[in-house]
Amino acid sequence: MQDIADKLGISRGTVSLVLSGKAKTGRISDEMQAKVKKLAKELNYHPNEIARSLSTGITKSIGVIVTDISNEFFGKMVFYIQERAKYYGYSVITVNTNECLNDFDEAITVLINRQVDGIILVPVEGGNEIVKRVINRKIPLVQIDRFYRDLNSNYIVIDNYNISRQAIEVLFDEGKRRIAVICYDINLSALTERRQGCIDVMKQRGLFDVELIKNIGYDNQEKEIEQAIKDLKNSSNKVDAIFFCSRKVFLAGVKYMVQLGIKIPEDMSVVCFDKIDAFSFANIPVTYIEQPIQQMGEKAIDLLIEQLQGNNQIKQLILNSDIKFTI
Amino acid sequence: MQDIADKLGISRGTVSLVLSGKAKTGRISDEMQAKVKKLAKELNYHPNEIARSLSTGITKSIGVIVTDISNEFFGKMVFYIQERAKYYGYSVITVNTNECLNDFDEAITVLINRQVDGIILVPVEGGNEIVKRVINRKIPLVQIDRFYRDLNSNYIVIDNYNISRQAIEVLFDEGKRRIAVICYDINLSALTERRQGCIDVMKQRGLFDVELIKNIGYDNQEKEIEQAIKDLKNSSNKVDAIFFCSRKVFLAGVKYMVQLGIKIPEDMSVVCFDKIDAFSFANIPVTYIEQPIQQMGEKAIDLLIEQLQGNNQIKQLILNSDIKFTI
DNA sequence: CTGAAAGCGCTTACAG
DNA sequence: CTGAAAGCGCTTACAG
Repeated sequence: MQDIADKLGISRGTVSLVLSGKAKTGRISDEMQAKVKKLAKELNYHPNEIARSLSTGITKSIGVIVTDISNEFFGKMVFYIQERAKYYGYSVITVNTNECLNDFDEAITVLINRQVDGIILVPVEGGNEIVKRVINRKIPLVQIDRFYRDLNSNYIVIDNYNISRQAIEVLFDEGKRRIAVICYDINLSALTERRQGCIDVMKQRGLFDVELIKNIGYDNQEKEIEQAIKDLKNSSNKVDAIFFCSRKVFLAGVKYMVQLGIKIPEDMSVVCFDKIDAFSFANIPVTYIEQPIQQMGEKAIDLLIEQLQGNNQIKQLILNSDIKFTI
Repeated sequence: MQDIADKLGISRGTVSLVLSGKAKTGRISDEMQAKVKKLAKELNYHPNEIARSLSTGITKSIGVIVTDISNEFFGKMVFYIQERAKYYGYSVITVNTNECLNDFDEAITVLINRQVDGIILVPVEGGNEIVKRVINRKIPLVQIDRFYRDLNSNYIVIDNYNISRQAIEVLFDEGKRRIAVICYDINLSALTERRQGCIDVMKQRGLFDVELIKNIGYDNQEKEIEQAIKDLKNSSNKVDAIFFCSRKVFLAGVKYMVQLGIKIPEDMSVVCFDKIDAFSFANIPVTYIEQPIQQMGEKAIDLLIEQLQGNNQIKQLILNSDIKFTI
């Protein structure tokens, strides 16, 4: 910039005004503008956004914290977030937590230190106080997929409780009576609601049996899911359906069902919370819940942008999901 | 920082030395260090990394440009990149190109302007000159999954040509003679090699028929893949296998095969370039190529870190992939 | 219409 | 062992 100013015999301020598109405000002459732009291109000038950020206090970047971007559910969510962020001129810094509180804490710290303009995050169990640091600093925030009940902040989630109830009702209508639920042992909205939705219907129908509820730890999920499937297979009272609380749990669970020779749907029916691309050719009947992932991602950015523009009204959105069938 | 300095009656420089862990260099007394750290915690001090970056010229961030993070192949790749980057203290800014040159150009510009310390990118066709901007600025760079032949720069890819040949050989050994190839029409390493590997084997075996090679445009892939499947089904000379060049092409292709009533493997066998989780329960026989995604992602960061540490030797790695079978 | 100057929050030689 | 000062590359009132 100094270079351009020197060669043109003008001041850095003038160059800045032209290059940052504030030429009218600065009332710079058209010819000067043209000269500056031409030389900038010639010199292959790239504005240093870091310097600009320090000066303006705006980084035009947002942080996104998800459980695991290699999980296609989050992959899609982040994709839509990124594309919409790009549209608004924002860059996205993504961090994975793997459901680990320590990673979550570090992610928040990194994002605060990097002065992101806003944060979209998938809560991790026990992270309430950590997120308060964000709120206290008045950094715009949107919780996505889950939310902390004790935090009066923005979120965008789906109708976990009701759709889970509906899924169980479907199984009931199909004649299933011993319905198992395999769900993470995470005590956070979304997961608790999915679990509770199932349990409540079963209780109302007089089908509830605590042995049918399998809680899985995230860190050792493969092994625990395998064990859960074995237990269900060996249940003295035949189990005739399994509700899986997420795509990862479903993928592992069905893998072990196949390995253990459990036939779908002859031996047991299955419900998957989330749609999997391969359903289109996997030759098994699955009742699945299709979430409005694109809408969630895009809306999350929209909520953030609103806040960035000074709208401090808290918004808590609950989107509808759908029950679908593969075959 | 000024605040801390004032309250303690010392200078900002001293505070900076303590907080950035350079206390020994500055030979600050232990008690002073303790005081500073204590107060920083009390005041909930978060260092402004933007200011630090401007001062040091290091942002501790890297840019990652992929085709589409919602594609599980790239999702996994980015996951391993992010986790390893985190380990080294780097943040990751991810951008999708959707194979669009304009998006690629913008992504590079954004990353340069944000002063990222290095870039890992999946090339887009025709982006050679764009990437030269990165090289000219001496920004450490690693190409991943594909690379530009005319750019003497770092890359990490797999043995696309040979593994594709092997896959076709497998089909040949199974007695397949009319083998179709559905591949993107992208003229870049990886894709061209996969296509050529197939073609070369077919030519050597005297099986080649240009009608069997279907080139698909990325932007309208669903429709074009559907049409390709239809054409292959209606081929006067029965087609008995299809090689799909990527997971997305496979997913779409097999979906339409099912829709059109093509039985796998009775009517046609299939090869998928990439492993899909659902293979573990999808009840169809698939020959697939398993790529060392984790190794690619982690190695990419390692190559970048090496360059960041001043090692300017160009490294071009070709990793081995494997042929596997679902059933 | 344009220039000079202060400031963003850090780091880092340099002087003491 | 510590302080004062310059500098990173921008932006933006302010003065003319």
